[in-house]
Amino acid sequence: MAKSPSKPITEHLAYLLAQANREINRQLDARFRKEGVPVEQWRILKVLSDGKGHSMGELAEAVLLNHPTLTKMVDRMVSDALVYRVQDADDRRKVLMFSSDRGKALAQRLNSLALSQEAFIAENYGNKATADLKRLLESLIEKAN
Amino acid sequence: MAKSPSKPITEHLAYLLAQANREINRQLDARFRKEGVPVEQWRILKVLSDGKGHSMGELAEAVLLNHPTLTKMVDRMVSDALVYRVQDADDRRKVLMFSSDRGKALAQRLNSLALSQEAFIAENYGNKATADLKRLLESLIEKAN
DNA sequence: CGGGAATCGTTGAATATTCAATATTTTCCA
DNA sequence: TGGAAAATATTGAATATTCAACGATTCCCG
Repeated sequence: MAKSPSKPITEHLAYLLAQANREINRQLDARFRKEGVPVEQWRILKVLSDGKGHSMGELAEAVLLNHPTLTKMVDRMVSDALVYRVQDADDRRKVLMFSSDRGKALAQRLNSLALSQEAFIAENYGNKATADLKRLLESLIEKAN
Repeated sequence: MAKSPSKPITEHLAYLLAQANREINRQLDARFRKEGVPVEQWRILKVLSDGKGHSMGELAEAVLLNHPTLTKMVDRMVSDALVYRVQDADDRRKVLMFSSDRGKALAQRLNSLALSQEAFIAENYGNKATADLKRLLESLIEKAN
């Protein structure tokens, strides 16, 4: 009796997610190339664009980075004068992050690029498919927590 | 006139994909913990489980890793006697990768863990939603190439 | 109140990934 | 055929990420 072939990797949800994520991220990175900014920094600037201070913990969660990774990325962004730290007066363990004017300006340029990517996807992939996919992903994320 | 708030990051497809991927990958990693093997090595072992030799190029594409990253991961796996290299006789620029018996045995254990994750997801998230999501991801990946 | 436990962020060392350059082999065409 | 160009994989240096440990602050409860 022949050995049963195992389910191909391309049928695993985990693999499909990784593949789709990699591809979309690459395309976004390509668009960001001219600004020389990695996708993670766009996320950070975007989250900070509400003008409110966000603690490192909040931010790490929101931008999908581990604490130490975020700390070091923020160090670089501080060097580039995109963001700055303020100690939280109410809880001095915390550090509140803010976006500088330079950071806000960059965020706007990156937002344009990201929106143009979204438009491109919606066009080539279809509005309905895009909306359905987003909805399913949101629901998966919610269930997975 | 108030500054128009930009579209929240949680509504970007790129972000939703990154978030879902991160979450699902974490859960899979947690299951693999007891074998002490990262998800990428599962992918490699799985692709090699057809018994045919796969070149590094093919493999890199299939397992979603850059060439140099794959080379170094394979180095580790060779040290662990999970895979081995054979120079391709037909094209001596190429290296063909094979899984060892040890690698095959590990692959089977990892497959079980991965399948059990799939089952868990299908159960909590719904069979239809899971199938729909996979279909949409496949189609996105296809379009994005 | 006092002090142990929990929370928050950072650091340094270990590990992993990436970029550019390289070596080898094959392909192609002048 | 000969030799330039392309394809394949690896290497080393630079960079980035992760893990475990730490320091500082706050919380909680006896």
